[in-house]
Amino acid sequence: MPGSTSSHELDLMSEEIPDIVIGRLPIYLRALNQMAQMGREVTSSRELGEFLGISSAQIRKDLSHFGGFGKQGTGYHVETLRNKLQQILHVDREWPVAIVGAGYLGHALAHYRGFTPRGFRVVAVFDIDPDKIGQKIDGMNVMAVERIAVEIPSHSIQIAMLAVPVEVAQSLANDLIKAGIRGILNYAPINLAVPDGVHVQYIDPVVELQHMTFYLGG
Amino acid sequence: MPGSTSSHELDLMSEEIPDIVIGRLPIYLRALNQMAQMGREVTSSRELGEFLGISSAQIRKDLSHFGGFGKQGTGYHVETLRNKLQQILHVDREWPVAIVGAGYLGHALAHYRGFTPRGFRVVAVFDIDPDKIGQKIDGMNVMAVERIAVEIPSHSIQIAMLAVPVEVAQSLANDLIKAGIRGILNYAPINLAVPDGVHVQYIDPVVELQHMTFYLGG
DNA sequence: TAGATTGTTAATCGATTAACAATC
DNA sequence: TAGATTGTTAATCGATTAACAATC
Repeated sequence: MPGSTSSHELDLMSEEIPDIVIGRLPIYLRALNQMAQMGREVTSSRELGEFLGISSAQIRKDLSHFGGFGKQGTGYHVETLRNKLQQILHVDREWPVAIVGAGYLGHALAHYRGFTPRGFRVVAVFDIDPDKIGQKIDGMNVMAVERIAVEIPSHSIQIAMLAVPVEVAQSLANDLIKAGIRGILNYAPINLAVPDGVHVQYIDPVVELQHMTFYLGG
Repeated sequence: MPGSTSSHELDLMSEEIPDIVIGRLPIYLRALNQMAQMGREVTSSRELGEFLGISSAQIRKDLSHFGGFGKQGTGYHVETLRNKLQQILHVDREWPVAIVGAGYLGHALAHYRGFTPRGFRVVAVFDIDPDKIGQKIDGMNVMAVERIAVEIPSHSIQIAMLAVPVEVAQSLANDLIKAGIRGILNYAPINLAVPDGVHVQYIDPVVELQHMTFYLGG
């Protein structure tokens, strides 16, 4: 069918990059942050690989999806590669994020100083508990979850961290999505059902612990 | 070389199971917990797969590494499979764990009610700050990190959660390992160097957020 | 019985690694 | 220049999927 090739050409253009590669980029970026911290100006795929326990070939291959950032014989300029990765991951800016749940975990997230240096800023905290609403956390007022619908769009928040009991997680995720949230970092030990176009990442310490106990064994 | 086959036979016996498979088992277990909660008595690889966004073939293949737990035409008995997975992951018991770092995150972990139902119990909390030592968190006394060397072995603790600033993470990891810790759940945004036989899992919310922002885009 | 679903084998797909020409 | 390291291609390895006989 002549003419139908255009969509194929488009496919070639937009070069599907494997999600597993994307998942490693923040790890590379974190390692480069460490190296910059340590005062290293230049590194190589070999050095980075030893540092992370990854093969140097894999690092070069991963980066090659986005262009050539190194120099033969020398390696990579730490600061340059760091900037490139920040651009690729879209953290060359500051993303406003919301926290839902003002329990111990919500407090920990609200006070965490590690977000701003890496592209994120907590700008809103919501809770369901009337006793908590109006409380101040790290300078922010805890708001009622009913205000999600108005606050999320008005602050152009696209990302939320969900730190609530498992029983209410799905329902609040629904509210967030309705309000325009496109990315959810879910701390509740439950699989969320979300529509296409909404990205969910899961953090469940017990999953990680159980992964380890398999090897720690009997 | 006759006689050297025995080691090969041993290889066949101990059937190396891919780590990526092990990593999915806790997810299956979590889903089964949900189903049990919902009162479902029986499920199938198809149902479980739709629930998790995984192919049914993959679930059957993963489980087949450990035996046959289902029944043709019927599927899996939720409670039976749940028990089997708990045995495989060695969470058919309660693992004592230590928390290092009594900041906001340490507090959140100490108060988290999700550990005990899934195989873990926090039994010790350590901190470096003299002001925090002696404080009570969820009924436990915060101890000085100097006591790691004596408390870890005396309570037979094999797993620690590291919730300290990035600057001291490696040094405290070393102390933990010296004291006998074999598994570390590291919340500091740094790659830990550890000897063979010590298992590390990483939780870094920023890594997950940056994974999402790649797709949320420009 | 007819329908459903397992456990497993073989086919496919994709990711990792090895190797090396290019070149700093 | 000699040595080192990139970016990329081809080879290898491993993981996922498709398919189906067995059987509940």
